[in-house]
Amino acid sequence: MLLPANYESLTPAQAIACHQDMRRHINISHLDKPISIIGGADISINKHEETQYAGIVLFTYPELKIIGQTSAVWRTSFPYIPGLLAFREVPALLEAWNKLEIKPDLMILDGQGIAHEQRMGLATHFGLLTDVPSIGSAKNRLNGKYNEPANEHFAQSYLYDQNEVIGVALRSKKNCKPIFVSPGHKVDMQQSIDIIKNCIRGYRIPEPTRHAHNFVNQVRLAHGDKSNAQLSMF
DNA sequence: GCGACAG
DNA sequence: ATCTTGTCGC
Repeated sequence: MLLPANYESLTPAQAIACHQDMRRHINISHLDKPISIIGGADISINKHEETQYAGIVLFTYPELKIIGQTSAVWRTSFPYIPGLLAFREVPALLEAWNKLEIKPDLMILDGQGIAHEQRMGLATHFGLLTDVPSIGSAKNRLNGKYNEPANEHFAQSYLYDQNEVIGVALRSKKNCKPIFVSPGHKVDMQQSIDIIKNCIRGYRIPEPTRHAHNFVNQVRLAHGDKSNAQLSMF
């Protein structure tokens, strides 16, 4: 596929054209290779700055013991645009990815996989660039229609775009809104659902992305983010 | 024109 | 995404 030298200067129209080219290489099929290491990734930012703190946490699977982590500080001016999140977050995530001594068998990203208008959500985009199996686990829906899953642990309801199943609304925890799971690359729908279920440990968010989120947040604060300082002088 | 809209 | 106090429900 033909990739832009840098994502910074892309116009939204060029980014969408890039997605159209990349989508031809998406491979949604069963992953036969056994999974022993899973990685979770996320980014933390200061609302009013362009600095991004990206991080990846590695876990043994299915035990989910943390065995490593890397982080990276990046800067981007590409804005958040629904549907084009990958162009804003992937560069920073790749920086953290390149620092990993050991690469995981599969990655879980905080966003959509193929549950995207061009089937090019963050997880799919990242999977294509790194050639690693990936799954998208989003806290909110971006594309597709679904019926509200029953209020029971692991109740689920498929996400449809026309007649195509592009993901699933999964009730990862009773009395909590569902999460939206979709395969990213080199893994199939059922496998994605099963893996995410195996990563739930009493919280709404699966452990890999939950820990990655906490990790990058700490990295940001430790790096000197003053935005959270309290005005307690008086 | 209006509503929807991952992080 | 980030910040934040109280509030509601299992």
